Amino acid sequence: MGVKAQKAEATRAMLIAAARELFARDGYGATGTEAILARAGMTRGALYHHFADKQALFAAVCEVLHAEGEVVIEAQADAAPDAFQALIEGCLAFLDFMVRPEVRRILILEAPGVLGWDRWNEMDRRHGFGLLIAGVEEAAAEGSIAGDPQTLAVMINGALNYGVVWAGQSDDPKALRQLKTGFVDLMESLRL
Amino acid sequence: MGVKAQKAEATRAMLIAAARELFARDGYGATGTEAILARAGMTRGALYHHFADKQALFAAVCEVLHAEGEVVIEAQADAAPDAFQALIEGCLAFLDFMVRPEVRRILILEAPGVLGWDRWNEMDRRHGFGLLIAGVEEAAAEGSIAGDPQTLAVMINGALNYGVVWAGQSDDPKALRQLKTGFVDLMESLRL
DNA sequence: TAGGATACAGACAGTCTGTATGTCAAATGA
DNA sequence: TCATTTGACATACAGACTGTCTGTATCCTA
Repeated sequence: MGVKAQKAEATRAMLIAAARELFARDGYGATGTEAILARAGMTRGALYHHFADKQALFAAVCEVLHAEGEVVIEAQADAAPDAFQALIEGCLAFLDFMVRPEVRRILILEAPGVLGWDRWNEMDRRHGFGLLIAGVEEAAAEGSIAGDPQTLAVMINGALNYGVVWAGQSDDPKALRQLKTGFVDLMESLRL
Repeated sequence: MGVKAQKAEATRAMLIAAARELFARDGYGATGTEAILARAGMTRGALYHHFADKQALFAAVCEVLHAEGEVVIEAQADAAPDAFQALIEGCLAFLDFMVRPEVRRILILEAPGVLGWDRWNEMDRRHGFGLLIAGVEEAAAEGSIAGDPQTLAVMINGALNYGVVWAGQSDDPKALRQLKTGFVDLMESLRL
């Protein structure tokens, strides 16, 4: 990669980083592109050269966050002894990652409305939700749980997504711990 | 109520009805106030006389939808013989109500981002989620289920909200039925 | 090294939201 | 009943914001 492409990639990363902070702090609608550009130290030309529109920039931010989450989830799940434990550990890592205000707001609260369900779901399927489906299927193949893996994965994903926002927004500092134990209890009751 | 107040209430309802259709069809961001006003057959003065801003109009639409849902959920739950069955029936009614594209998009996909978590959660708590918490608590008091009712209600709410969007958006027409049976199975596995 | 392509700057136009002012009808009170 | 006030809505306008368009400098390539 030549020096020009490197600089271009750097500005692209700067734009994403600046947008990530402001979207997390003020929300998508209340964040003007001018504020992002000022923070990144460049002008409109750069933004619309690298991204089709403001929504595409938001999508790029989401991709970065998803990729970060995927790493920690896989790491924690892979350390488990069996598929059922891997499923639980992966979900707990998901909660730890998603509970951060920045991630919560962008990926769970804003993304569905900004990107629309189809794009949001497609993106989630390529990352955390995809891991979850695979995890449930493996636990089912192992014989640890029964029922349709797809449906079960959907319900678990919903419970985790909503639960982590609930826990993160709660003023009770031990809400996340309660959610985790509640989730583990729920999974244990599903165990065959 | 005088004739003037009646007319005012009628225009307010017209604005909400027009906004409801357009928000459901095009989304909050892509729906201009001018389009809403044209559909309702009035001008900006009416809108900003009755509502503080566009967000307040959206909130009013959400209140109407929530109120409609609450009615059918309570009706179906009250017909059940015990608290555990009432909880399940209420949730199934919730799914039937929420699966409609209009409700899905406005209340689940857009509302969290538009209103913010606090306002969204506060509203949900006054309607469907409030019923759910009460239902879980009664089932726990009855001795049908164990665990912290609050945490359990949070996870169920998340599973239902996400699940119903999944089912509704799916091209598989029997996705909703799969979700329902999956949910009932899940609840049965929690039964003491 | 000449020519083209890429990355970005800066100005501009269209659109949208919210406000401020004006107007008319209904309510109120003497 | 009539004057006055209040509420409901219309209309024009200002500010802000997004996306586009043209210009320019730098890098790559033949």
